Amino acid sequence: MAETKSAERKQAKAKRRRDKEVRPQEIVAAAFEEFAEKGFAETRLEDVAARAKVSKGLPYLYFKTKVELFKAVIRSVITSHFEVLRQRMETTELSTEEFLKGPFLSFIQELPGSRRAFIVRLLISEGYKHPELTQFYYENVISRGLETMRRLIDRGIERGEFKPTPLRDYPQLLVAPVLMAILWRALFERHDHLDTNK
Amino acid sequence: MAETKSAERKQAKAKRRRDKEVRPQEIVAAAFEEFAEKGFAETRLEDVAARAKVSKGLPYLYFKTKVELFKAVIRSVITSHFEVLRQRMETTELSTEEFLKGPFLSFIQELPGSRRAFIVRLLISEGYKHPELTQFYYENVISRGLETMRRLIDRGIERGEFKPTPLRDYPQLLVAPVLMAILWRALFERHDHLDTNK
DNA sequence: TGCGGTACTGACCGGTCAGTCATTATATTG
DNA sequence: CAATATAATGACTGACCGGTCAGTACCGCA
Repeated sequence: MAETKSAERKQAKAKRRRDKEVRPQEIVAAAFEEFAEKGFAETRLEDVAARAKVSKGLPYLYFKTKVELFKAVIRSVITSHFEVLRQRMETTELSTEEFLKGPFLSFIQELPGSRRAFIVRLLISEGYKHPELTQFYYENVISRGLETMRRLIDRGIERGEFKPTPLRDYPQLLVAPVLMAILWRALFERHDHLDTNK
Repeated sequence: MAETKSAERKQAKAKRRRDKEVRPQEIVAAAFEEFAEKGFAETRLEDVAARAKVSKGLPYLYFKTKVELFKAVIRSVITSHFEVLRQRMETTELSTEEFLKGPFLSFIQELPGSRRAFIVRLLISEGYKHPELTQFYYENVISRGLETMRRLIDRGIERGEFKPTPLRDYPQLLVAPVLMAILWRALFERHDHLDTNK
């Protein structure tokens, strides 16, 4: 990758109508909105382009196909956010229980209402058609997340905070109700409502 | 609906190339396979027809649109099965705990592996596009199921089998891990595996 | 044996949309 | 201010598929 050495010489934040570094991000952002709103099949690339204030053809300059763009969206939105929580889990000074009832819980409670919840739904609906995508997701989010939770719980046990629990082997259980809440909301919002408390 | 009075006079099970009562079911069955395999958008009615050994136009004789067919599939597959469990829940002689650990658990354990699991996934991916569908599902399966579970738990409490529990108000929690397992399987089957034990 | 009815066929139509590409607009360089 | 490069445009194409409908095959019945 050749670095653009002279680009910085321009005055710092001029409007710049062409900007090869930001365009992809803009497009990904627009695509996220569209996908979240309508799902994969129902999203027309033309709309994505329009939302990004760009011509229909441009996305194809940066992403070979619609699917490729879709993957980019998932990657960009998901990983970054989970990574934050994971970092905090690794480095926290709190006791395990405090952490679970504090940062973890609030992270988890805010999820079902956030726009990231859409991504979960998208992953469920489209995932099985794109194995590399679920694999990527699995490796980068799920398995690392589980591993971290396991460590957190182990630490709690070691310190005698609580006794061994099946949770250690199935940290998924901690997340299951949240997933439930996300889907519940997505499906039945109009009919009923569901809390995420412990 | 005029009954075919003379049709039965034919020898009992001749091959019958025309059969107005069974066709719809055959089509729904074929559609179920296709939808389960490829999802809603990716399923072509032509393939459904082919699978049902029928011409492309016929499904439209019985179902006005693709969506209508889709709904018929969901309805036919889901309700019947859940109804069985519900009945048993209502009439069982077992103690609440026995019931939960017995029939309930085995029903639940067999779900993620069965083909009905696909329907759950389908409902999640397509549901938000068809509100009447989720409403139907909600009224016929979810809310009745919850109600029944609540009664089962209440009965257990009354009989002093166990003390009041948050489960009474959120029976969803009992189902959450199962849902988790279903999705887990659907998404990550290739990478990992997950149990449904308690 | 022919008549009317209806379950069924499959060629076809019209609309949609992913993806292409010839062309234009802008930036960069010398 | 050319000359070159490349970001960006948007009209266009080709495939695909939901839905239609004029016609056919087979039925029971007189």
